[in-house]
Amino acid sequence: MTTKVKPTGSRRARNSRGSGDRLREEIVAAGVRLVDETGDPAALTLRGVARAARITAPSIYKHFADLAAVTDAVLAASFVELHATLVAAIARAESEPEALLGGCTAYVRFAWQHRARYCLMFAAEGFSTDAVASYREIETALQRCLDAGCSASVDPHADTFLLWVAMHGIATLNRPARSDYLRLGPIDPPAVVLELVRRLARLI
Amino acid sequence: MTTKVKPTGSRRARNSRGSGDRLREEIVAAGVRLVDETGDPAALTLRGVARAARITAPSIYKHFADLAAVTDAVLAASFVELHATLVAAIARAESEPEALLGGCTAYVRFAWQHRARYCLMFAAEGFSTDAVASYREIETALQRCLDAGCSASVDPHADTFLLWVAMHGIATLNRPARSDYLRLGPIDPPAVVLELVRRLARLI
DNA sequence: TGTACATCAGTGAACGCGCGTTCACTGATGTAC
DNA sequence: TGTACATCAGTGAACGCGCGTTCACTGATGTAC
Repeated sequence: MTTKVKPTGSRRARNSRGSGDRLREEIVAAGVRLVDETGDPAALTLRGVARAARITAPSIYKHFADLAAVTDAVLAASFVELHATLVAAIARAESEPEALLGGCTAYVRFAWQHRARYCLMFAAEGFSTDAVASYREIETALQRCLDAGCSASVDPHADTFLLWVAMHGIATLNRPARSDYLRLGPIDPPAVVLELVRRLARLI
Repeated sequence: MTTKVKPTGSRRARNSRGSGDRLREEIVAAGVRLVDETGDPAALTLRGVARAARITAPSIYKHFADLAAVTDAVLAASFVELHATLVAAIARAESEPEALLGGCTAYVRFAWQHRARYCLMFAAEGFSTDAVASYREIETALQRCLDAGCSASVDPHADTFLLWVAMHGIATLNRPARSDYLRLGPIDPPAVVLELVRRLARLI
């Protein structure tokens, strides 16, 4: 990130009349990109987003009330993205346990690939309403394992919570490269997820 | 936090000659207090710490090279505190499983009581060297359960990691008050920790 | 025991920066005639 | 088909703020004589 404050000359093409929503979407996308690329949740500033969208800062006020509104929109989009990833992974699976496992793996992969954004998503209000949809997917997947006779869970509600908590733990685990301190080999996320799902969902 | 920028009149008593380390410790303590009280990791600014220590900002430079050095000192002190809490809880226990459980509970309680500080501790470099000592305590406690015949673990190294990851998940879980969205009762941390320890340490 | 003085813990003013937000504006775009 | 004009997407300059850091300084404290 060079500190090229004004991208004069290389300005984006102006939107035509009536298509006012386009810039709105571009601003959200720029915010997402900004957090992903810098890897720093604190990089999500109004001026930073404006730069990333190749726009001046005041332009944003035509589309959002203030910085908080931009942040909310970025987080909402991120929750939608996470949920879509999860649903797609579950849909790809060919058995109930595979669906649960695939969903959990996809969840953790999303968090690791967009670490800063994931942190931002769960930093503010913790378990927001937007996160619940994804939580439900996992709950349903576990319930289906149970129905299919692949799980020995006696309390799927509680077990979903345990499982989600554990996945949130891997998700927020930073710099796994340092794991050599722990005298473990390099951490293999899929293997860890597999083992957690097995034990916490009581897979058979 | 009122924005009383200059606490004129109510200035702290000046340290006597030779006792230069005293202010150093006061600065670190002020940093710890500041993060705990605001609940915001971003509140740990040089000027903020100076205000909390009832000192002017430049005074800090007599004791620390820069803000990063202050932050490092605050984190180091926090890791020492976490470790002491953990060790004390383990020492209080009367059996091996109780020691493991007590240690894990103490860990999570520390994180919940000092949420912002815990986030700061594990945000920067993830699993820092300072965290390893605490990790080792848990590993030893699990190994002792195994030696005492209270655990069926076949890979205590790996199981310690799973357990730690899950605890880190509860630790970084914010605003559990919102858990009603999940159709769970209010989250009872000790109960959750108990269940995680049971399953991940394979307690008998 | 009394005074002069060096030491050094901490101060106060100032700097340049990026931030969020405001305001009056500009100028391409689509429409009315 | 050609021109005048209202619309409105986006600009540029400015504001006050808190930040990290610098620098020359002040004045209580302990020591030397």
